[in-house]
Amino acid sequence: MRILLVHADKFSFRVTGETSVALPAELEKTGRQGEVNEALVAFVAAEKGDEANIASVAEQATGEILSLMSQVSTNNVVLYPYAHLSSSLSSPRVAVRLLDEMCSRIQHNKQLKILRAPFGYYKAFEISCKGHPLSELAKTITPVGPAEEAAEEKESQALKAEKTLQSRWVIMSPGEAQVPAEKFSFEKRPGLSLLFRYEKSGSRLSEEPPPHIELMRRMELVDYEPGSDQGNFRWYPKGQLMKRLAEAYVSDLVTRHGGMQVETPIMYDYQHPSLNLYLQRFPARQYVLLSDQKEYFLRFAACFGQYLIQHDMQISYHHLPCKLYELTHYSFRREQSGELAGLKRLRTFTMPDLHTLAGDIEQAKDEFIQQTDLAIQCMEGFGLDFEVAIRFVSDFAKDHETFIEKIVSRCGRPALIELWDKRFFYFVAKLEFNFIDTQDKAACLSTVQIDVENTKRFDITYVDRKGEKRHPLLLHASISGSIDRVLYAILEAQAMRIKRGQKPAFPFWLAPVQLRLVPVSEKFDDACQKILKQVPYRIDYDDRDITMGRKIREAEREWIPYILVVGAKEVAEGCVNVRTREGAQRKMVLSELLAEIEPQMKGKPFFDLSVPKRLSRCPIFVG
RNA sequence: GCCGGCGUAGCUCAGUGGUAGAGCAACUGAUUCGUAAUCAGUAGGUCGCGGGUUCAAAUCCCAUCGCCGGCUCCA
Repeated sequence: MRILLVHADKFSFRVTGETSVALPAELEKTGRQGEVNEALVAFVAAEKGDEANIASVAEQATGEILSLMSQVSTNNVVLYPYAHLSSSLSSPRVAVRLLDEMCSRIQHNKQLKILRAPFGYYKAFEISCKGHPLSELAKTITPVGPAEEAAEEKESQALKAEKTLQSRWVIMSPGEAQVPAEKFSFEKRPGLSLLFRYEKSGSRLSEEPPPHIELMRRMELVDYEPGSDQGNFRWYPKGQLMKRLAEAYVSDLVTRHGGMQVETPIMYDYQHPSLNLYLQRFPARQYVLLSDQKEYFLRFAACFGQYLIQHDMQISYHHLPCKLYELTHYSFRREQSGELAGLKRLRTFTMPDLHTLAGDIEQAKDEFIQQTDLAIQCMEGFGLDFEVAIRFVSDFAKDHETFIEKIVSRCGRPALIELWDKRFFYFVAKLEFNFIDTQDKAACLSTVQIDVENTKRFDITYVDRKGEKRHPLLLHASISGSIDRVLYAILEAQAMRIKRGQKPAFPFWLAPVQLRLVPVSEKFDDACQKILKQVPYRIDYDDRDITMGRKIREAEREWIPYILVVGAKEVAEGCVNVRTREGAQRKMVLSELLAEIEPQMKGKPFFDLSVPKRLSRCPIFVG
């Protein structure tokens, strides 16, 4: 903070207009004008860095002011926000808090009179400086001491504690005994080896950007939005369609499993007591909104919203397991800028979030297994391969060995198991499905966890058989992981195919365009129009005046599963010539083709084409 | 957030102090085509944004924003 102190015979100000950071509530504190005779005038500018410890800065600044006031023996003080003292200003939020804090500290001495000028307004002022040796002083104040850093201290201690957490790594294969991870032979699971190394050492090398970034743009799916904050993307029609399909698919799986779908607010009161506690551990990671003097944070998961609902619900043991589900449009995490990576890690993302209340550990384990099955089914639907990691607190693992064996056998592949010597997080068991990308980096998709802490913290209860209130166990599950990240994984998986010289492809049900009609010339327009009407899938029609070679090339570059060529021969024979991703050409009657397609849509959602059917009418979104 | 690299036409990029360029895309015209790029022409630029140095800045300097990589992080 910069502070300029002037001992004046007279001082007056009046508001002349509002700046872009004006807050109406400020005027209520100060009025639009003010005047005082014989006062110490403090011009103050809050600077970047002050927010680290507002209390400390306010205390020091107040100390300077009070001591000078007694030296020049005056009882009047003017607090005047004056941005021009610094070229590195703090946020308005911090500045206002500092001024408030200074004001209330000065007011402790009832003898003193404060004249305050509003923050965020243009003001005119008049001052007559006394001109004696103490009448003009400038100070720079920086935050010291631990007072408000308590929260950050807590965090770093929490992180320190996490680092001292002892882990043991073992591999468990279906139907086999555990093997220490170092001794496991990874030949058949190179992905699992990569996951283990990734988790253990954390060192990774890569020079190239992840390939999904180029793909997401070239395919006109998603793009950066320079007009927003980093890690907030724009979705073009084809990407939005894929996202919507993926969301519908996951939501259908979860609601069919018994998840009751709800919707909760995206922002919460920073001062809400139980939320505030929850936030303490991770104070630096929220988007914070200041609205009319109140602070809100944007949710980083659907947890709170659902906790608050569950807290208010009347639940008996008859209702358990009780499942609330939300597809969070959106969750927000203000990740450090260097941590953001394309669709893999965003600041704003969409995530399915299922919370299950379970009466006892047996019920929790049973649900855990069922939700594991659901996650496997989900990954299969997306065509994604994954590596399994399961993390346990050692004591829990010891008591529930058959449970672990069961999970591993459901996953049907060797799993990396991490065992902690003590419980550090809120959970005792956590299952993860990790996707290994083109750069051998791991990204967590599906997860299921058993939480033993939060129903107490949020006072979520059910009534048991004896009529007594009890805190249930809580399962957190994200069946697919973040939807954005699912798309990242799908694109990365295709980039791997390209690298191996194979043709990339989307799962048929997710392809933004499932079939494309390519007429040999515009003479066949009538025939094409007829076909368009008979195909109940996402089909478009390349009616542009370009050569057939070009049309085929572009359809291939868009990974369209079926290319339907229509020319004189086909019209004569009443069929279409079908070119598939494999490059095969087959003459087929339309009904044959439709019969071949049908099973690929089974159990999958369908939405219509999100762009014009005629390619000649399609605008270009990227390049 | 820290360290490093990058930012020029819608896209991919060339241009290191002296008149802003190419390919693709777009537009116009010709062409009516049989399975991964038909031919010709036209138009398109505050060189990320803001300062500075210089007779002169895309080019040098400072600051800032964004992207990528590494570290960190990933409740």
